[in-house]
Amino acid sequence: MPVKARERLIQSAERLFYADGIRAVGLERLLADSGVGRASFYRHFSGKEDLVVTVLGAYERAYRGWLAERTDAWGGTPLAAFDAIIEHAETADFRGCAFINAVAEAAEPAAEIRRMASDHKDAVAAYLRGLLARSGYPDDPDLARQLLLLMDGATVTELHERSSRPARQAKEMAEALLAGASADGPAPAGT
Amino acid sequence: MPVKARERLIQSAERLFYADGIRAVGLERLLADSGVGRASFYRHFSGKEDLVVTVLGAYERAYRGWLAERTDAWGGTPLAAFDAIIEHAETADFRGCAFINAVAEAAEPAAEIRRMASDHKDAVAAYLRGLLARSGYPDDPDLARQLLLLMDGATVTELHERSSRPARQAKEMAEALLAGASADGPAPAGT
DNA sequence: CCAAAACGGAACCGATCGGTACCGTTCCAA
DNA sequence: TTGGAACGGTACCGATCGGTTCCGTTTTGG
Repeated sequence: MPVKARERLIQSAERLFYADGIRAVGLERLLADSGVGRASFYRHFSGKEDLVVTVLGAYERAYRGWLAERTDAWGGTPLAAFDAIIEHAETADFRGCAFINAVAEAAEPAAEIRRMASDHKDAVAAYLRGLLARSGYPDDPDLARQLLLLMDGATVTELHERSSRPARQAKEMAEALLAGASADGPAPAGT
Repeated sequence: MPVKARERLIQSAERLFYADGIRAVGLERLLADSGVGRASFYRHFSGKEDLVVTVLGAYERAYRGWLAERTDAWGGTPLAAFDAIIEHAETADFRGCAFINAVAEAAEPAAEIRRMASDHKDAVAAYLRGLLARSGYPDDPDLARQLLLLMDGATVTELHERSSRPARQAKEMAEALLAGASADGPAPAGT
């Protein structure tokens, strides 16, 4: 069975929204890119807003899966998460964090998008907290938030500089941060 | 002499672009808000793109002036810059960094906007470097970049959380960072 | 004082926006 | 095999996009 219309729409939207921004991508282009008829689009989504929410939800799941996979590949430590974002920044189609971009271009209310972005950041913070625990760091929610702030700071800076330098810099800062944290609790070398 | 049309356009655009995003603000609304005639707009600007560049330039100067003023008010130290962004995050119409938002919503090329954003970040980094020097920290360009990364990370996180918590967290991280830096060079308590 | 510049308002342009309705075809399962 | 769901294509809709042109008024400097 070929890929269904709904799935093609989500895939096209995920790519185009991320590359050019949500507002910049019209339905016309979306339909042409996905090869889906205009009517079919409205059979699957109540409107563009509905598609946007769906796509951000799909991105959320995909990003968390990607982060976990690449972090594991780099050793599964908190610092490995920074190796993951370093290589992410070096991909050709890197355009930062979809949620940061979505909130940045969303108009004042945009309650739904902001809520999804907030949930996404909470989820990543929870994941980082798990990484910290697995590596034997003290269970400090603030520490995970600090790592997340470093990651987000690197992500937005990379968009301006078009390099992975900020991610590498953030990793250095994380190393110092973790070195300090381990002094206040269990040793970083867990198990 | 009342405020000229060009100045009113820039002021309206600065406010509306920052609040709702650049793409979200059409000429119609700009003209209505500024009270400028459609023809007058094109007498002063070659088009919307021209206005966008002009507005970002004005924002750049305004932001640097604001940052210097508030940082001085908080003591003129590198850490005072974080006090400035803390109070910035607590203003009612806070919408993050105009350059970060502009780059986030800009489509793939957007060379001019990205260049302006890059220059802006360089300028802020240079300013932070000056603050570090004035406070007796070792002259390390990387240190200024690290502080900027913390500031930017806080700024984007504040947009999601709608609080100044990230800025306060970033300040704590900056304190630790500076404490470590002063150990490698002159004492932080400069003349 | 008066001419020229600056201005606000409106009519208009083609293009595109998000969204609706109807068409004929393709696909798939009962 | 056949009926119905899913589909792609197209013609529309009103609204708005950025941009151009003209006209009448207001402002201002020589």
